[in-house]
Amino acid sequence: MEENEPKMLNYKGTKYPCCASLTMGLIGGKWKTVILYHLMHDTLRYSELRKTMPTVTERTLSLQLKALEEDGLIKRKVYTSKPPLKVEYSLTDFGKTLIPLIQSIADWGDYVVENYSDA
Amino acid sequence: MEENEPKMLNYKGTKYPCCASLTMGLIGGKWKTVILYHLMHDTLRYSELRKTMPTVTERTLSLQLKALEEDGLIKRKVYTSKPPLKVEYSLTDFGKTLIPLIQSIADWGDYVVENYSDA
DNA sequence: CGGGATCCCACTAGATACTG
DNA sequence: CAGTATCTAGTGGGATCCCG
Repeated sequence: MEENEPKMLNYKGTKYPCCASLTMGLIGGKWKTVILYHLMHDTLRYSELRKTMPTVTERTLSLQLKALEEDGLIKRKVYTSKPPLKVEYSLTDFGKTLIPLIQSIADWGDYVVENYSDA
Repeated sequence: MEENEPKMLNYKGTKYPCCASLTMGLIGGKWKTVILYHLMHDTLRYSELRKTMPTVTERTLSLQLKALEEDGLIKRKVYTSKPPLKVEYSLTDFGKTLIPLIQSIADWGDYVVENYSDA
């Protein structure tokens, strides 16, 4: 039998050409890792997340949170039904499997800053 | 004293709000990690890289290779000056510091495929 | 307070054709 | 062989306004 197809990987309906790109598909983008990085330490409210990421816009934060939720990495808990809403975000069990990776990503970033930064 | 500025990190003239995003700025995007993943095992020629990534276009591969080179992660060696060109890409010493991270990214992707894939 | 709706721009990446 | 040129589509992300 022949296999010309590059045998794509599949997750949540999206196909990836290799295991590395699957990971990047889930945590890639400008903000997802930053969100995960902060949620890795604590459960946080929307407004708390915003404070840790002062340069993100509300819309973008919402979209990224939604994407992470759809990929099953974080969960969203609503505590009130009346206008002073309280929503908390935290990692799911699946999301927690990412912790060592996120930590490595952060560590390498630190390493670069210490050793190669042109700041 | 007060420190209102979110104290940005700096690398190669680009600023990042946190160490995790710095890393993602260097290895993020749809193809960079895939390239690094393949170069982590071997030095490869342009055409060999293409074979390992059948779905990327030539233009995109060129751009990503150039970006990785500019960030100092890979190096480009030209072996001929006449038309049958031979160019090899490999990791720099700096790029090699990423190997454990790339491996972790690939490993997590594999883990997801094995345990959560809907393929 | 926690977003959703809308509009817009810049950048990423694809398709195809061509060149040193 | 290893790219570049051009043209285009898709998407990430910003700004602003609005709503429960």
